[in-house]
Amino acid sequence: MKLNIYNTISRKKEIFEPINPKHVGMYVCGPTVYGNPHLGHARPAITFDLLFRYLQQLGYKVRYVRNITDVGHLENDADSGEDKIAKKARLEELEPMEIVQYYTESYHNAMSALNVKSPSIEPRASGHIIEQIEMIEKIMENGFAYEVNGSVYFDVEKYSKSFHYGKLSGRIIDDLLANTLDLDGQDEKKNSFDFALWKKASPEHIMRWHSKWSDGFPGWHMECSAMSIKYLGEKFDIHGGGMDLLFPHHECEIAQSAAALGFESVKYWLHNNMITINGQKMGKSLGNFINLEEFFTGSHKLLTQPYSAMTIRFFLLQAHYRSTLDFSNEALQAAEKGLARLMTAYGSVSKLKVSETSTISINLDELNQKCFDAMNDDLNSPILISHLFDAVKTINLIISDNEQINKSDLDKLKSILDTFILDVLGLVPENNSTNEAVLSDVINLMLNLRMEAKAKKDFELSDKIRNELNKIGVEIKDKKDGFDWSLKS
RNA sequence: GGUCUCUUGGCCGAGCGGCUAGGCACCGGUCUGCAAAACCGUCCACUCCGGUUCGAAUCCGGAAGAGACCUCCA
Repeated sequence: MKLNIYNTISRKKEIFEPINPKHVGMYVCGPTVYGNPHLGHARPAITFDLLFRYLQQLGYKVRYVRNITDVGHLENDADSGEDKIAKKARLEELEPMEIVQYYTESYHNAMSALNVKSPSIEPRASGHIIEQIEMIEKIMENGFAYEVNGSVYFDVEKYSKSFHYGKLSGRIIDDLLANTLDLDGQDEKKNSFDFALWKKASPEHIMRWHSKWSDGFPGWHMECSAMSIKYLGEKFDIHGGGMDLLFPHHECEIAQSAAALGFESVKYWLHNNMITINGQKMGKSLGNFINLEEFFTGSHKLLTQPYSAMTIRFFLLQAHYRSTLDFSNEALQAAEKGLARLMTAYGSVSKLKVSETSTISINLDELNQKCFDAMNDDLNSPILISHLFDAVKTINLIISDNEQINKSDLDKLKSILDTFILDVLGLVPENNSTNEAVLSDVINLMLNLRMEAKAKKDFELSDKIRNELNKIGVEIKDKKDGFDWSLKS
């Protein structure tokens, strides 16, 4: 079975065949860096991290481009629209680039905690203004854009005479016309569904660049078109992002690229579904999002406890990327326990007793194949995980002497788990602050027992505790009213 | 209003016409000085109403409920 992925544009699973054998180009819409990364950001990051890892596992050389949006993204499409980042800057009286720097770092930190691999290239919109302007010029030359008062708009009606506008999202132009009546501030545009390619900046607008039309900034969809083409070529394999970007963002990207190049750039469109909270989308605008940092520390009021980054990752991977996933403490706790069982078993593989013969009831070649089949079926990570739990069962049976395994099977087993748990799912054994806290508690417990022994004048026991701890590497300092300790370095 | 999607057991979540998904929780058992872990086993499903079929959670039609997009959002 070959890799099949669900292509949003055809609305069905298709066999994945890269344009250039062995090489894959993949572009994913990254964050707009004007706020702390939340659980919603983790979903596409982990979904496409999974795809990135799996493509590499299959032997492809992948160039993965994920942008940082640090300009554009108007508050609305009207003249009063202002740059989202500029707005936040004014509120906090910071330079826009200060905001960008801060939240980019915050995003990177969260991603690295989640063990999301860095993309091959992480271009910024602000660093590609020239490319965007050039592309707008091309679109104008081809007659699919018009200028009004220093702003440039995409002419959707004209475009739709030569191309199919709405093919990705299933939207029909006439319907759009009928349903965008109540938006105001559309006076510059020929049609309400036209969208900005270049926007003239108002005098107070901080982020602005020169162009032949005006001092202004690029429209919100331009960056992805310009940067994907720059780094992946005019035709590339995969474009991903959240489902909420399907319209208008991705639809407009298709139109821009086709208007500039004469053909479409993207072969496979992939979209991850949303995370819901009490059945509703978790989103910035709804104010019901939980920051990743809040998950790690448990500081949000909806959280009954902290959840580690790996728990979050596992939680997301236990659901298929195209399904909505509902957040709840119960579900997170279940994920935490399940992950612990998986990783405990994985950690004990290297300590398994090797026997002459294998009596294991599981067929390892079959298991390996099933794991690949699961991933090949549109990245079905929940199924993959269910197969890995079959391996967990086998490991535990060997530990409890109910089954035996020989050297070659053990190697096979280990290799399967390394491949799928570490490389593909990207789960890493956690040895974090929790462990340190436990260690500290354990040592204090030992020393308190020693205090009790001393009080009972059981010096034999108290000395034994001290000497043994010493041997392990714990230095003990007795004090008048208790004790102190440190780890020998 | 338009376009689209979803509705599975106590909870999460697979499933794409016939075969135990899986995880978590619960209950019973084995093991254990006790407990935990582990293992074995039990229980609990497919929103409703029609239809197609030898056979439907799975296909078709209808109803109800929920959600997404149509405006910045992953």
